[in-house]
Amino acid sequence: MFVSKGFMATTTRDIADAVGMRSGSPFYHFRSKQELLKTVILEGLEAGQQRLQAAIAGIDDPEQRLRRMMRAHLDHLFASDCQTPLLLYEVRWLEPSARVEVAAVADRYQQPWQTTLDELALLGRLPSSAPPLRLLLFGMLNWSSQWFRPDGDLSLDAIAEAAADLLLA
Amino acid sequence: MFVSKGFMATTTRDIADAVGMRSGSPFYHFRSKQELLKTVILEGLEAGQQRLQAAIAGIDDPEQRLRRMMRAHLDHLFASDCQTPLLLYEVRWLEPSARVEVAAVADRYQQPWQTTLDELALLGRLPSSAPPLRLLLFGMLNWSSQWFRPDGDLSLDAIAEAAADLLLA
DNA sequence: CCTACCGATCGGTAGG
DNA sequence: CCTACCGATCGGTAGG
Repeated sequence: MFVSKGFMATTTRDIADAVGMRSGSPFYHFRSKQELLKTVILEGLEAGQQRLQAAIAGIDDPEQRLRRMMRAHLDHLFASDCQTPLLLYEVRWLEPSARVEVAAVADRYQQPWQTTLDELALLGRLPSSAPPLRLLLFGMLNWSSQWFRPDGDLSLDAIAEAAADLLLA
Repeated sequence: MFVSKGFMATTTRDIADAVGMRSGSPFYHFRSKQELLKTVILEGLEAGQQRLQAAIAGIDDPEQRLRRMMRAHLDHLFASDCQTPLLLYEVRWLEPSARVEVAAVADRYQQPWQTTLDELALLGRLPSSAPPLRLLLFGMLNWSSQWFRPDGDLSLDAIAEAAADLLLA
């Protein structure tokens, strides 16, 4: 609901209804609406991290690995249960201390990406892995949340491939 | 205020205060809060369109033109008076009919981009201009709103150049 | 454009 | 986890 309607437009009553509770009961489980958001973002980042690790386990060739990471990232972006990258739009509603906490976990997610990009640059299969390359890459992938339609002409595979080809041209 | 705090978190009282009005007065000028959003988005798109046209007037070489368009787009993205691409995040709060109206103007903004990309592809300076190339390009540029800091190491010029180099490799 | 106000909603709490 | 409720806020309006 935070993804589809946005944090501000989702009421704690909406959430209570969705799980068959009364309006006051969410606050038995969570101290505040913000803590609910923080929890779901952190859970999603964790799931994304694991999905990423699973996708690249045992893949030695860095180009193959990058392509799999991109596909895994897009999968996670549109998975109905944990659309974390979309939730990151909502981090702004957290208080600063919670925002710092989320940022630390999000940073950790970025590390394997930078490692793989550096590897490719070292092998000469990428002109450079210096900033802002990684951020441009995430831009290509994450922006798809603004226009991708599951019933459209382009598949997630096609998007991942097009972005990878652009990078590795 | 819609950009920095978001539409939902900006109250009509905030807006009234900012221009020295009383709480009810914005509704003398605008029928509703939504209409205020629609107006400011459309004005910003118009300004962006003109900034883009001004940047490419008389530029025949398509690569030069694309590079200028990218720089102009980033400038517009972070111009303090009309951060339209950021406002496009808020389109979701408009009712469907207003959303359609905005989408039509936003589509018009995309046309010169596709034209220039097609031109480059025709000249063989781009492997292809087929979808989702244009959208990947906008992803690289627009996503910078999530991480760009004016006081950081990277300038808008550097970002535009890195993205252009990636595209035209 | 202001005053005065309404109806509704919302996050959160006390007490059980 | 429910009931009952509060304090505050908010978009919007009537009347001038």
